[in-house]
Amino acid sequence: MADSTTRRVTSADVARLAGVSRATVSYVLNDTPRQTISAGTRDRVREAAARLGYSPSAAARTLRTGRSDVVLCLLPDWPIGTEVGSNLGHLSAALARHGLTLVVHPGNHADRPIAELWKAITPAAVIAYTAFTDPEIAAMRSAGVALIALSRRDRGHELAVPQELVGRRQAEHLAQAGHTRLGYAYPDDPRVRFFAEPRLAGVRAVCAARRLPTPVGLTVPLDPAAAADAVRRWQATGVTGVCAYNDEVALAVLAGLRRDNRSAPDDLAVIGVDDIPAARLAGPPLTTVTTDQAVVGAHLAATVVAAMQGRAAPTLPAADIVRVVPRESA
Amino acid sequence: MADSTTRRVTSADVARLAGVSRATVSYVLNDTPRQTISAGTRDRVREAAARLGYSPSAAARTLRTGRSDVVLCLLPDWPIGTEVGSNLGHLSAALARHGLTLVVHPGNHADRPIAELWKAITPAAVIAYTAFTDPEIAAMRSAGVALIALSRRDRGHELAVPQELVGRRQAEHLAQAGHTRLGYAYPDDPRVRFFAEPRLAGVRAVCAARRLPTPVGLTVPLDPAAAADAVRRWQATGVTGVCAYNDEVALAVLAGLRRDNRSAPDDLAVIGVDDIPAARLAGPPLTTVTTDQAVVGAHLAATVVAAMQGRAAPTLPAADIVRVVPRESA
DNA sequence: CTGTTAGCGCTTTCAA
DNA sequence: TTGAAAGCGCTAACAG
Repeated sequence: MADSTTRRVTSADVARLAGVSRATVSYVLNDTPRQTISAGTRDRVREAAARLGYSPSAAARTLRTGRSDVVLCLLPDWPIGTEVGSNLGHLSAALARHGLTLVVHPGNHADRPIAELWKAITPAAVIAYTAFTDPEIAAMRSAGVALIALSRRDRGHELAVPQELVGRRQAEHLAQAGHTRLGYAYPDDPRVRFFAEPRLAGVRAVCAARRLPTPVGLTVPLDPAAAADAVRRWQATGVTGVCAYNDEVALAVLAGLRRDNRSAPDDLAVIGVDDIPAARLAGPPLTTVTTDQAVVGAHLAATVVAAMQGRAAPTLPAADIVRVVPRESA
Repeated sequence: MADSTTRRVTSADVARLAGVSRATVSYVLNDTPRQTISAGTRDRVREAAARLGYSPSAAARTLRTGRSDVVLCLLPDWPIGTEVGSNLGHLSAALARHGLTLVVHPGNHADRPIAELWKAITPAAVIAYTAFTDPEIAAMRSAGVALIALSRRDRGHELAVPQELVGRRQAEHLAQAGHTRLGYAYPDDPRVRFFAEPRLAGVRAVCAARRLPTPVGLTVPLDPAAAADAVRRWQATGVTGVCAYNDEVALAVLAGLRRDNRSAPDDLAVIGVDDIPAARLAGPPLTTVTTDQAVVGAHLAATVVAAMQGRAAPTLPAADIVRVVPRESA
């Protein structure tokens, strides 16, 4: 049982093999601006690094520069679905293109104080769904951490714009199909309310613009019987088309309809959000609104980079990226 | 526009305020074994740390000890669903209880070579769905990184056991309901095959034990028309009950049935896996198998800790944590 | 154009 | 029981 622990390959090893100093290795591998290196040296260093399988120590670099290349993403404490998952994948890819590493932390703020986390990691930026307190925001700012807040409360609310657009698309689709009295199906979970609000605002805006009555909002639990109640209340009010917070809520409405031997779109048109896999498998197949996650991910990455450099966030070409997937329920 | 950048609070600051040396601060805050510290000193240090809002720099500690407290989780490149999401939440909480930080990295191995990632992070452990090459495994081992492989290929396959049990539960439920010819609904995505195999193996095992014919496996795309084809093939073979790879595939089978004006469980019984939110909203509500993610998360965390200490993995009380959620489809 | 050098903040022998 | 000091691997002034 020999101790098979290998010593780490350091920049000193690379320097030795290439016959240069550690500083030179650093310059070459980081393409340090305003440092010109002869082509020959550059190649020797690169080759030596490759031969040794050298990867710089993130810890040492972070310690030295005072800033890591990590972008810390704090997830909300509500259940995340497929769409957030694919979102993160795209975001990670987009950030990697900027030399940044995405680190996702599920939001169990109870287990580990949030301040401890970012002080330990010294991330280049923090993307957060949760709202921060003012002292926390100040502390992060003064530590040079760029903060991208996805909730409405904080400055920024970069995600708010597309969210409203999502609601608009739903309402427009229904209105164009001739529906005049619209309903809005709220999620049962209070934690996602702040996500639902901007979407509903979009629906309201469309109704106002078209001089239609204000949409009738109803909370729809993810349960067929409860959903059936909501459906009856809508029908009693003359509502003929419902925008649901997301596909799951929409599925609940569909289940509520089926329970009373009714069905979409004849008895009540339903449109969801997200286009989850179950949407096209529903009875009837669910019409929904989908967002191009790759574009959103790239935009979020650009926002992070801009924030790191103190520049203003780029504008998202919002109109193109959210579109209706027409199926049979509306 | 003053420069509001605040200097970081270091252990030296704490030492100064407490009137002790940096070494003492380190001893106190880490509860260093076989170092006894007087109660008075201990309190003074603790209070000073709290007053200054001190959090140790992870970078410095990692650089010094050669190992970070990060557990790196490499996600597979196939779309992750709700169940993986909640799984990660629980895992993160469980690891936090051991003083470890979960870092999830979406699996875009193209964007950033995997070796670069772990060499940069120097994680205490790596949890991976993807299979590694032998040289990679050797490199990690010799760097002292504990590897927990979730795929069957590598040693360990800690997740494989419950997976087979999931299939068993499905088959048992169907068999107890009197079904003798079983079908298995494969996912269309080849990337999740290695996850499907152990589940099917569980179904096979039950059939063999009960002297039932081998289950008829069919690939079911997430599309109603294609699923209807599969349903007709099963019915032609005399299959009366189907175990689906997961709830989405099960939903597809249900959609296929509906398309031919047939329905579960009379024409074909269907049982899924995961209990996604859409399951109880399906038509009819989907019978499925669910796993207690909190227990699995805690077990995985225990496995990580054991691996870090070179101990054997604890055994999972598997039987209790996976159970059938009976609804109407089977 | 390249090398020398001084730390970043922490842990951990060793000495007092 | 506490303190002094070395050094983890890296970057960035500054010298040459």
